[in-house]
Amino acid sequence: MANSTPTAAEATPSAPGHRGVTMADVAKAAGVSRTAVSFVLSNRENASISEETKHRILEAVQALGYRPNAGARALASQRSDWYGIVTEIVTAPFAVDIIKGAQDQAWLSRRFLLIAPSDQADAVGPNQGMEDAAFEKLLEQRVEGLLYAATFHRAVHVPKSANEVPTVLINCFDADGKLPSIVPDERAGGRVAVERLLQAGHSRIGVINLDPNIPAAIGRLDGCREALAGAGLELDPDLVVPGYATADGGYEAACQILDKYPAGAGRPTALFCLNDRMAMGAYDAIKERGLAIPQDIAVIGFDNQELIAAYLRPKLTTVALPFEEMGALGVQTLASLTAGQPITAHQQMVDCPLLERYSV
Amino acid sequence: MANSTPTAAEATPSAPGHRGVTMADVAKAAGVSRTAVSFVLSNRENASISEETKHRILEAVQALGYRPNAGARALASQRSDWYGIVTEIVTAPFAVDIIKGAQDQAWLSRRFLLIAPSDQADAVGPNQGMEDAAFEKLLEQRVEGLLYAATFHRAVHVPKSANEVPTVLINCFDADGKLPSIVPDERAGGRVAVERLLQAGHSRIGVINLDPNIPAAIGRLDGCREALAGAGLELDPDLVVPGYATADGGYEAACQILDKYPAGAGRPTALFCLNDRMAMGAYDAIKERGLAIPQDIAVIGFDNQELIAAYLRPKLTTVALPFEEMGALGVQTLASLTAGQPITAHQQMVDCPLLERYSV
DNA sequence: CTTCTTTAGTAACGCGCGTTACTTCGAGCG
DNA sequence: CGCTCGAAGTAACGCGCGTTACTAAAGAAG
Repeated sequence: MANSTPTAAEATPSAPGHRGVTMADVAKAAGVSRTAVSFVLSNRENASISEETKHRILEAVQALGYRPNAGARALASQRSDWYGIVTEIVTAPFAVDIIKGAQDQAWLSRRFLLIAPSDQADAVGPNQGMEDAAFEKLLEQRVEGLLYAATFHRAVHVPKSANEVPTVLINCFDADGKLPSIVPDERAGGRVAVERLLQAGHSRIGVINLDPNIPAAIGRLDGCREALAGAGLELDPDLVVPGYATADGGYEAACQILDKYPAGAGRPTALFCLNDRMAMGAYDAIKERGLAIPQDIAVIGFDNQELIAAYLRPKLTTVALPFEEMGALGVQTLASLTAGQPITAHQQMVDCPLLERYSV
Repeated sequence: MANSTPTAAEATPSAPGHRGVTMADVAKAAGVSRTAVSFVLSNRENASISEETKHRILEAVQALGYRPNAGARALASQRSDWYGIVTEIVTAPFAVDIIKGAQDQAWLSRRFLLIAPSDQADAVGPNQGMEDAAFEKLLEQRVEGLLYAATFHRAVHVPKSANEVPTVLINCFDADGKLPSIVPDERAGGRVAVERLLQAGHSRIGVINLDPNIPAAIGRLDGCREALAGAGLELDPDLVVPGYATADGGYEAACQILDKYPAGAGRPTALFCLNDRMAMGAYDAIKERGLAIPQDIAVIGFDNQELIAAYLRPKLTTVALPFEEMGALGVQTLASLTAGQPITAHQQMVDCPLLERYSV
């Protein structure tokens, strides 16, 4: 009576449509118990299975093409080996780099990254619907940790469901200061950019700024000031022109600077553009005036948007945002959190390396 | 004796680290059986649960913050609601658009997209390790269908494990002709591009070609010829210059064309660049010669790489590759396959829309 | 020979849930 | 009053696997 199961067990393997080979099948083929198979496949230390049996089991695994069922494993072992990442995959040409970094790092530690889309630019807005749903869906998959990646460096509010598992923010930080975050070191980036210009002999440097209130602008400009101070110089406020963060914006800002100062008479010999798109526009303004890059005017950008920086003529020297590194570090941080280490609310900053090309 | 479980059940909810609220918890809170909860949550048609009880259960769900366990559900129901997509997320600035399209479409049908990276450019090579592993991992998650997306339109060999579940190729096609695939209609794209130029009054059109052997070049050039033929013209082979698929390549090719023919004396009045990067280089060549776009020379591109096309000055008129649409169509196709419809080996072509900007 | 230890393995439970078969109860009907 | 039948709900099995507790056999020690 207790063994009404055997008959059922015999029926199951050939169930229509269900092609999965299970451990039980392997066990039967190898003439052992399912437990033995499980022991062998999970490389249990103190399992006493003879070499011979082990071999037999592994052969059966091969022969049958057994593939473990990740879901069942997760259910039984109470751990999923999955992390989730929420990001706006659309609007962010580089969100993909964060994903790439995270994905690779996850892959290294045999973990899987579930990617959920979040279709809106700002998480602070009222219609967090999509984003909440994304978190919700990921939690339903029982991810062990969450990553939230923003498209540009900023403060965000994270849905409270994020508190149920360890969560790490990438390229943004928690407005409430609770969650650990990973951001680019904008200030250091701004510093190396301007130091590079100084080193090339430029002392009068024009700056095409972004919206001065965003973290990127604040940090990069600070770094710029630091670099100048290091050389005993000061930032001339007249040389800092705000621009829309587009090629057109950069073009106009560059025109302003170039036309304000005649050649020689105080015209800057170098332009620090706070992003590459604006640098792209600046190129046009410079070329239009018959000036050569970098001979007459050096240009340095920020962001390293490959599609722009590597294809401008001359190729643009710029400071790279370390998206891949941030993604990887995010996963690492998550791993240590899920391993039980305490949450450090502190922000981790990642270096922005200078990419030398030909515009300086 | 049979009920040694209750004690265990009481211990479990407060088990350390395990925060999951289960159906059993909800059932207990609502004073019903777990089955009733299941019935209500899955909206069973012919379940006889009174409105009142249903209400009570839903309230308990809310109160406890119950969240279904997707893994367990998949295990029990033998269906996962997951699709997998394998793609090189790295080298492809637009693979992300395919993912986006697929992701959104999947989301619509309440499905989840598992993304696995494949770190190599060519699937035909010897070291398919990564790619095979990606497929393998996805199958371990018991995905119900697979998508494989290539970074550029080409023939691929797909690991045979892909045969275990329905598989659809995106932006590529099966070298063995077995799997259904979704590709851009390069020919129609080439046609509309050139038709646009013809319509603008150009009859002498230079073409900056890609590697003439890839499907993109073949199709686009064919389309070009069709358009010309439609206007009673023929493609002048002297005006077709191959270029490396980069800005530099486009620059050199454009120089060749422009310098070969003096103004007026047979110089083409329009350039059809088979990709946007080359168009970017062509812009430089044209501007260098003091010519204006589009007044002196019109330029039309292909690919619609936003970062380039939308930021060039003037903004580039180009033909878009329908990545998002292909991704979405991929998921739709997969859905019909998993729903049991027969595999149509035929290729589905997606239109490449013309994007009017200011370079024509 | 008995007892203890080690080796080699196995039976059985439970993870959270979908699902089928069954029970219970009250209303309606003859 | 006995019977049927639908409404409302429940017990119990199994999905594939990790894991714990147990057993059976083969030496080793006394």
